Amino acid sequence: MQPITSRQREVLDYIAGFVDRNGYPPTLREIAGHLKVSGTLGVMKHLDALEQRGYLRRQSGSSRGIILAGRTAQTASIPVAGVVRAGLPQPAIEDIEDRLAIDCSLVKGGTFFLRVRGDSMINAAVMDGDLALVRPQATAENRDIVVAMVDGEATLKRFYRCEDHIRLQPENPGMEPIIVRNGEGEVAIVGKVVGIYRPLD
Amino acid sequence: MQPITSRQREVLDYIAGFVDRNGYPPTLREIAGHLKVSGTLGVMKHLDALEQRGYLRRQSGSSRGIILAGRTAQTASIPVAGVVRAGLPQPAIEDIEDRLAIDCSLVKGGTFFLRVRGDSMINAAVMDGDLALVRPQATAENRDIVVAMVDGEATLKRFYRCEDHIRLQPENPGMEPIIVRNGEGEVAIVGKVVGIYRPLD
DNA sequence: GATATTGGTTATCATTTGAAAACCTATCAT
DNA sequence: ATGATAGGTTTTCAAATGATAACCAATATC
Repeated sequence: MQPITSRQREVLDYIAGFVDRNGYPPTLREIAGHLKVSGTLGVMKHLDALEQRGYLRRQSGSSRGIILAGRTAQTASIPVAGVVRAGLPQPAIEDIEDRLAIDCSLVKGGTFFLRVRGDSMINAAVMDGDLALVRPQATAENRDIVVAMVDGEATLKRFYRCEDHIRLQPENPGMEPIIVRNGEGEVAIVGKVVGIYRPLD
Repeated sequence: MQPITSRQREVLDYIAGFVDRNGYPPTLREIAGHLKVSGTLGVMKHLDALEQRGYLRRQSGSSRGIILAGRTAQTASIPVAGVVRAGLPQPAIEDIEDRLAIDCSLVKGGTFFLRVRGDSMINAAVMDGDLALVRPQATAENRDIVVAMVDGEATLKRFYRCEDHIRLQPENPGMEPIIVRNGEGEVAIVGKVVGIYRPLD
């Protein structure tokens, strides 16, 4: 990130704190009040400078339209999906059961929770009923745990790409892998599993 | 939480999504636009209803002054502890590795994360390196997974209280339970495990 | 010395926005 | 039938808010 002046840092820190305390960003005048300056032009200039250097984005014309870079919100509210339908380019999520807030360091893009059904990943310590944190993406690396669409249903499998086929391997000795040879059939990767959460209470 | 109508649910979901996308809440008119209604009074009534039922708070007179319950306030920043020391009445936590934000529906009191070491709970699908969400309490119910102090170290075990002894059962066939007869020795329960989180990225 | 850059003042203006009044229309339980 | 409740329209108003103009001053930088 490009360097900023101490005054600009002051503005940035105030905005970040304000968002934490209130859940929404301050107005120009609220910032001005904190800086103990009158008028909004000085504030505008600071915001312009911070925007140019990539520290925030502004929604012009909109009150409180300040978006801090790297923290759409410090915590994101993640939908918990019961069913995932593979629509392209973005998978549509149906049956949103609930929402959970989670740390943004774990979240990018349209991440969502998917409730795991079945025991196909039991050897990876993923149980029926767990919540899989899924980051949508159409491709995967070997050994990634992915959500893939098979027969219109979303399943969790470990992903392997070989020379002439793709293998979706369950982590359950009693279950057979799904093998799709190149050119035969299609594997729709919905996303990669980046976390597992299991409420026990 | 008190029940709300489907229309009110629609408003609440829209606000939650808006905050996620933009980092700040919508105005009354933005909500009205989404509901495809003209005028702001209908929206005001929904917000009033939602506020009365505790789903949000409003900052009157302030634009975008909507604070969702379960966000700013109800998202807690939880310490991730590397080591737990059994001090009474509250266990002290040393070596705070990090902090994670998590939904408050899962959090009460001084809840904290503890990094799991070892495979003692492998059959309960808890792996080495997982983060156990621990709610501090000195007692437990049968079959609860608890954090207990044994030889000055915190371990995860399943808790059983029988007539004349307490048994701390590992969920690992290769490990022996710890049995403490009434009057002989002491079992210090640090807390109950109310969730498991495993980052995979 | 010329000239950016940063940070500021005061004042003004057009919009955006929250709030409210007056009134309408279903639905549902008493 | 008769309210209560949820949900809505149109209109209006005052306050909050972003934007901009005209201008000032200190501090670098070339």
